[in-house]
Amino acid sequence: MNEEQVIEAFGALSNQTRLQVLRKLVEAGPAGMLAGDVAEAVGASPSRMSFHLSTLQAAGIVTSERQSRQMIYRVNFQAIGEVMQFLLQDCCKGNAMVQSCCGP
Amino acid sequence: MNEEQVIEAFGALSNQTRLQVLRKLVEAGPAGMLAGDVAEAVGASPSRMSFHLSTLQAAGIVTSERQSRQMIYRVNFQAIGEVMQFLLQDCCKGNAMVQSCCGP
DNA sequence: CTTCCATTTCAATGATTCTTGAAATATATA
DNA sequence: TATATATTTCAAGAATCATTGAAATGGAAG
Repeated sequence: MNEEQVIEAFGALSNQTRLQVLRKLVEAGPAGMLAGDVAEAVGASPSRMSFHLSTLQAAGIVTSERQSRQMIYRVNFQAIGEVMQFLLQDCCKGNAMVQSCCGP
Repeated sequence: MNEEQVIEAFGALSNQTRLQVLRKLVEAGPAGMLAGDVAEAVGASPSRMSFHLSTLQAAGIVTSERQSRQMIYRVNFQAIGEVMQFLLQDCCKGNAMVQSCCGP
């Protein structure tokens, strides 16, 4: 993951609606969620949800798969891990205070 | 650290100039850097640098201290750790794939 | 007290992002 | 083929963010 991708990911994460979406998809687990269900869960219109899901997908934070006429969205935990790794290692040079976010 | 603060922090991190600044301040360590030196190191005008440093400071990612007529800026590693912790724990429910960013 | 230096603030402008609702697309079913 | 459903795309407008250069501020030194 390069700087440009990480910047896009941070941009994707810096929005309340998209953070809500992320949490819903994390709850949903590997099964993922239909776009319409995410929209309903978050209280957003279809087109607004499509916009935010596209933003998350462009940033690599979620993936999508068509299932007949609906779309399944899933979290991409690996991408999120890579963003965190970039911030910790590349930006912060492995700083211990930052690293302590992952444990005691 | 609450969601609003985390969103502001992600917004602050989603910019190339500010990521460059962050890296310079990480290199500088606890001594920090003068605003003018950061500006020169990154190739930005004083007012542009002031804008970006203010953005980083508002997000808690850096701190500032006046030293006579100059300003010293320093990274706030703790805040960065807290942002990562929020993403890992609150958003991703401690997912192992995400957590693996911090180690093998 | 005046001048200089470092930084911030301000106003104007351009660029990007977000929201909204209508139209288009893709797929399923009658 | 016609119709219904789920989602995306599009265009317009509002809101936010970034850049620029000029002016203002805070502090040091002559």
